[in-house]
Amino acid sequence: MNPDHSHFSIGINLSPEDHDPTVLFSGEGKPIHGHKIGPSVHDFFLIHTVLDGEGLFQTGGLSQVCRAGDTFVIFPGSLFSYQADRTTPWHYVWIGLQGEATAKLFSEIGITRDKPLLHMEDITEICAVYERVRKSFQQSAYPRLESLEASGWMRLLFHHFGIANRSILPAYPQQLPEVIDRQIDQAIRWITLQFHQHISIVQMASTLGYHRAHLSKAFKQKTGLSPKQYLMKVRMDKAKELLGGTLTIDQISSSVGFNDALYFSKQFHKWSGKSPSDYRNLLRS
DNA sequence: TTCAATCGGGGCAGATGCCG
DNA sequence: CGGCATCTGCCCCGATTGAA
Repeated sequence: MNPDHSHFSIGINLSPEDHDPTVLFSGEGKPIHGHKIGPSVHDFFLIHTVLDGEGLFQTGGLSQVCRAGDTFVIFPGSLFSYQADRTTPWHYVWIGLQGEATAKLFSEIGITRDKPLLHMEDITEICAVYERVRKSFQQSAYPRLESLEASGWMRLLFHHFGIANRSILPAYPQQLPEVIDRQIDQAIRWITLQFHQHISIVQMASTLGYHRAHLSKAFKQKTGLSPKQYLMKVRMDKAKELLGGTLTIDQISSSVGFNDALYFSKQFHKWSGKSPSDYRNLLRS
């Protein structure tokens, strides 16, 4: 129990990440009348969402009374203070975050150092999410799993913030990509991920709902290469990478989708002007 | 000398690219 | 979209090289 609060509950992450946005801790509390924190500075991100009552949040040149539905964010290194109202002190939930990528996550939902506030009318759902984050740290015997669970709920929280802020988020591009463009992107992605397996252009075209000739033409327009050439390029690039390691030519051939090491060798020679073993020797010399 | 790894040539069936 | 020319992928067989 925290003596400054009439109600207080917290969960703490024992296994935080350095880069990915990670929940450090999460809590819920109702401070006593006039309770004040700051002016001070944190080295992590801290989000508060007010459930009821009111209080004053100050950072930089900003001074804002926050009530139910308001969320304010404290950025690392920013001087801040916040104080519960003397007659109707706020009841709030909070989450501390760290990770190099966290600022980007905030900017994606329209929250920046200059604009660290947002408001949502209905906080029922978000309260439940806050609670799930908190409980993530109170159930498991495995700190890493707790952290993963909390991260998942934290991202859902950001989704809710983004929805609340959608009126100020950048609009979608005026011109949405043509359906075929998106299908080609999917095909490229598919090839990039599945290059080590047998990929049939007919099957891929059929899956995407196009005639193979149509897909090939569109593919070439977008990439400058036919699907088969593109697949070969991906395979050869990967093979070059693997030749820097210790796998045999046969193993590399199989790893990049060739059942026949000889055929792989022929293709590699065609693409690079060298046999796989010559290329490997060159890498090692 | 043996054996494994790699490479080269040739042939064939099926897949692919291109054009009308 | 269909047809045809070309290419790909795979299978032979045999040669070369280097390590054990």
